[in-house]
Amino acid sequence: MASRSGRRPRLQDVAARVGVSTGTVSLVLNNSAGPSAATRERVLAAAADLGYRPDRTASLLARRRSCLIGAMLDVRNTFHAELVADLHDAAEAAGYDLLLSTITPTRDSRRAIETLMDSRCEALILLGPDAPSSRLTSLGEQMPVVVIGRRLRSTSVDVIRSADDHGVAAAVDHLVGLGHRRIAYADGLRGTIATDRRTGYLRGLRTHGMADAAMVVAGGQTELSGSRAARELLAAEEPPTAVIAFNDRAALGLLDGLLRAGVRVPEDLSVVGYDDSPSSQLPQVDLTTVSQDTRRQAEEAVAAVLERLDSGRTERREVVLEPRLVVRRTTAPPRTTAGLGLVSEAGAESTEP
Amino acid sequence: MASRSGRRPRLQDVAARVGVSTGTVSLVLNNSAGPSAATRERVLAAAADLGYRPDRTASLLARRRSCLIGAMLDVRNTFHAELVADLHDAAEAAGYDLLLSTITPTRDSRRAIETLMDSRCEALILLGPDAPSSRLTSLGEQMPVVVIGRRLRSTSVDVIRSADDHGVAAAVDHLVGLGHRRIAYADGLRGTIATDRRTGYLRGLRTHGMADAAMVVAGGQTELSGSRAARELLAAEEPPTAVIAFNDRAALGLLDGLLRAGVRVPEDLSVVGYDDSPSSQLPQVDLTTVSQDTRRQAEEAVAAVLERLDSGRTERREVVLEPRLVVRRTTAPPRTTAGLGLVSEAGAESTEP
DNA sequence: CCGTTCCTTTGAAGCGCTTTAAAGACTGGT
DNA sequence: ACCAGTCTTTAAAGCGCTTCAAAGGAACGG
Repeated sequence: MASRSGRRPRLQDVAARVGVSTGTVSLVLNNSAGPSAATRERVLAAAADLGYRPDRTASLLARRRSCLIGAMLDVRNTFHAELVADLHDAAEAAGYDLLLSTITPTRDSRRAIETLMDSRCEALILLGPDAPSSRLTSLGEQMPVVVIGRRLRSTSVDVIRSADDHGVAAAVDHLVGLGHRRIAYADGLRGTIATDRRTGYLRGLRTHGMADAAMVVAGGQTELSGSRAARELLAAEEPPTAVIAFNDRAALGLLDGLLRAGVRVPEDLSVVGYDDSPSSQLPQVDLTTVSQDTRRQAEEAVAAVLERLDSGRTERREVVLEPRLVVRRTTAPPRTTAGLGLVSEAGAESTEP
Repeated sequence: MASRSGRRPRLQDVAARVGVSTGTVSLVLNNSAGPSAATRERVLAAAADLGYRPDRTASLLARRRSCLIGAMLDVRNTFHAELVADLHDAAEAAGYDLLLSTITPTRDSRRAIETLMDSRCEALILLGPDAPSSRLTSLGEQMPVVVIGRRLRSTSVDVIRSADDHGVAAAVDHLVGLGHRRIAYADGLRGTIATDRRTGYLRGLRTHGMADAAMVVAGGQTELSGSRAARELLAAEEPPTAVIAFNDRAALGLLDGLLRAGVRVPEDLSVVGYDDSPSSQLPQVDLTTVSQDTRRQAEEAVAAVLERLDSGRTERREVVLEPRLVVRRTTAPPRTTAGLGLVSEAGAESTEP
């Protein structure tokens, strides 16, 4: 029970109390070879007694290494939140600590990264950084850098991402398998991720010889964009029987918009999201979506860092994880009679790939 | 343009390049009085040239102060995310940096706080900490601690929170004003916050002489709990004409459940949430809710810290902000004829506990 | 030309901890 | 009793930066 409410105890204090040198105490506390069992015990007791906690700042400085991995995220992004939790676990299991730095509307990635570097992080894990690839590359030349979730052409930065195109293509397969022939896609606007997913959609259709049926509506990455897309879909001359949204948030907005317009899901229209976010798992939402397996991504990211740091890997590495379609209750075969119930007819039944 | 891809440049390096001592460089870089304009310029140029960045670890150690404020949050809580963004702004404006530490399912608040302390934070801002008040109090005796969002009896910890009871009471006032007489409340289970809001509900009713009409249904803090509550409400013998949910997430679940059951909001039933979260602001949701003003809370929290740190305040302080009702489109006068209009049928689906 | 003042700049002492060469303390063999 | 060989413990040199007393110079009045 510490209590000497003055300053916090220092190495010096516990050394004095035991009657040994600070060096000995340090060795004991770090579990290094040397000190005898007896000394160990006394030191440990004294440290506990004083409530001693090493000053990380000082030990980082003295130690060659900081054992700190910096993670840049957008704290308002729920997907990042999930990932960070997993990163923590993975990093800790490897004996590293995670230092967080978020971007905010008034704090860009440059600033967030600087904070991390100034704190002596040995490596950086960047979640969906918006920085230009050239900057990331030069960063990667200074220290190990892993980018999660974004495709990136770079000679120095490791990338962990999932095959977004495959994910969407899988969704297309699933829908086609159910009998859908008019499948729309609510786009995610700019960004490499959006490009990949759109590509997956188009490629998926092509696989089934349905390239002509492509129907891409403007979208975005938030609920709002989803509800806008809903309006556009409902207004279409020949509405689709299924729609794939850029991500779950957009899908949620889409669902909301449809529901309010009296369209039933999945009876009238099937909806697929992307991310398998917590809200897509709600029983009332129960959205068919594509899971990115954050846990695995986090582990791969930490592994990539460790390989560079501890095993001296230097060549670049890219891990592309295969996303997994999670079928829930927002997808079903199209109604044989009509699309939205207000369309002539659908390309109905059968034809499995 | 640094490039000497060896180690990062140190104070020593820029000093050598300019031909002055490290002391001088340090003074210049910290904008301290002393160095002449000419020297300043040369040092600055050299530093920029070398791409020098001070090693924060070292300077924290050397400096008396760290100018670091630690913030503990739950990274998966969107409300916290909002707050953190604002805290960043407020802290930076005051010349402090914010160090983040999150709790996760496998990382409790004790651990999160230790990380912060080990990093020499001068003060702690804890977002809705679950730690027992006694532990927080003893923490508060060691260093300035501000708790945001949670009521707390403590002799040492500052508290910034909003008057949750008033918030809910205001919602009741609003509904009563619209003509509602049967107003339900979907509870938030355990916790001081939940207690406060429930109290506000009951007190609000009492104010209008409607204490007898209290109708509290089991709830929770997530969408899922909201949808459960929806079921319970629909099954009630005499369904309410309005319902207030513990928070926006629960309200969203509630809305979803109601919508799916064919209940129209606000025509058949008015719904009020709490938090004014981003999703409540979506045009398609447009939820009447209670705003907590995160920006203001963040500013007050940082101000409280500064007062202790820089102005030597020692007596405890509690700031209770008045929440603000944000009326949107999920509330309207009750239909004069009946409650849910389809009670008979809805009630058919058994009564779930 | 010298003593003062006022500016600048520097040297050196830390900040609290790690690390390693070397000193001490023992053990046992001869 | 002496020396090699083992264990323990310590002293001291940093880690990179801040800080401040004190030194060095320039400027100026007498």
